[in-house]
Amino acid sequence: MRWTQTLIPTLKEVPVGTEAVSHQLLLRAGLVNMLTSGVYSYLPLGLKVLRRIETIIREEMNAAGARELFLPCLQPIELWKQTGRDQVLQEIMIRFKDNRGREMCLGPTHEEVITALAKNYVQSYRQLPLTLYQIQTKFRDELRTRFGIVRACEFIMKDAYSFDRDVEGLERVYQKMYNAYQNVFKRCGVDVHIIAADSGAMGGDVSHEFLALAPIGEDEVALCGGCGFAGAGALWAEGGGSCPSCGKALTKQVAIELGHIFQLGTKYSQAQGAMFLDEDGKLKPMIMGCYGIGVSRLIAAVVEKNYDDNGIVWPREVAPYDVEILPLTGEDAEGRALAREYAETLEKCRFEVLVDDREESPGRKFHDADLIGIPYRLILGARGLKEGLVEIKERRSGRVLKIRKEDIMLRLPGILRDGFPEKDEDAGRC
RNA sequence: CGGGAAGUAGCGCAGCUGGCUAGCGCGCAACGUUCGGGACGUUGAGGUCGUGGGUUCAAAUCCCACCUUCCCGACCA
Repeated sequence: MRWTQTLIPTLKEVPVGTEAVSHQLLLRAGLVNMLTSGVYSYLPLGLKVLRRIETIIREEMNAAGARELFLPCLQPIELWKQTGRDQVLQEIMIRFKDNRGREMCLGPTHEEVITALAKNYVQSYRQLPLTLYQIQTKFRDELRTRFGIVRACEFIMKDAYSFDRDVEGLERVYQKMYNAYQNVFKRCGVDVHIIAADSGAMGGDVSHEFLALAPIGEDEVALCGGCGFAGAGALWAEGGGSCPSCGKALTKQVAIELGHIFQLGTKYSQAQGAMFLDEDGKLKPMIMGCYGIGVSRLIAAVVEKNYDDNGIVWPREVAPYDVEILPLTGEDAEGRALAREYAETLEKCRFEVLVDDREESPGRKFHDADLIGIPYRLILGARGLKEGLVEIKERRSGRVLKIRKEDIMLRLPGILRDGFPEKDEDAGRC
């Protein structure tokens, strides 16, 4: 992709009214744009990151045995009255009457919808266990939005729902999801702490939160430096600041909630009559679990965990592009032609390539490249080309490798796949 | 929803004790010179001064109401 054919509106200055580093960088690197408080557009670069995170989530969900579907945002209030959550979630629910006079809402979550679906289609224990998920927009009328896309009124969530015939089955799938979540966050370059948590308005008995330590966090977590124990912030007060597991001192830190999984039990299936006929001929309510990841919030968390003074430093798996090519010379010079040639070849090898084909000074191209944080940068400057050399620079470490221009296609694919070589002789072929 | 602050060009701001044609920096367009860490010159485009009402010969400027945004708090699967 050529820079001049997409929209990457980088900003030199820090936008006013922003305090979170991730919020500032997402705006400055041109990934998102605020339409109104708590409502954001994803610009091309932001959408690319979003898609890559979604891909990771889909891979892990599919591997855990979940199947993807897509539920509606637009939901009748009638459905919510069955569980009483039209009252419980009243404050955050965006509701209205449509032109036919039906009372509707924009879904803040999807337990009711999925349970209604299961009720319709699952009659027998032979159809269980079943786990379904979607990646979709949620609407919550937050009284106070904060930190850009971290706490927005419209945001993207991955929500999964499991249906089992017994508690043992629920526990099995719960553990699978637990593991899948660890994989997702690890692949996204975010360290998480997992704590047993309150189920809140979701209901159910067992639940775990996946928290990333970050200064913009809205949750408190008590951490043990000794045994690695992590607990809810309330533990701090209850336990007098010492670890319930090993007794050592706890430290209290703020964290951002990225995922939350729940063993719901039969709360929804009872209320909505989602029953199945078991092997023993008895009609039983399905045993449910639900599993959420704040996908848009995860983008902010990735940035919050991966930046330096000059901008974002994307982990390889979620970066919007694999490599950015910077021709520094004028329109007709060799660098331009080489950039096009390299880009074409790399794209044939299924790499995502961004070419900064703008007519800007080298300084500005370097600054913007740092800001948007593509993991690798191919610099085609007159200085190097004179000697037949191009440079590969790693964003995270700042290391530079000078390579003969005719060897680029021999070396670069391997680097993009496996990272910078420790020694110079490592090579890869596309 | 309580408390505080702010709305003037795409972004950041000045002007505000009423008074000339509403300005500056960045960005944007054209031309020229530049070209390895946010280059420079010349010319130019871009504005319902948040909205509505009021006071006045005259309102970006004073008064009232409303809207929007941000911060603190309460709330938050």
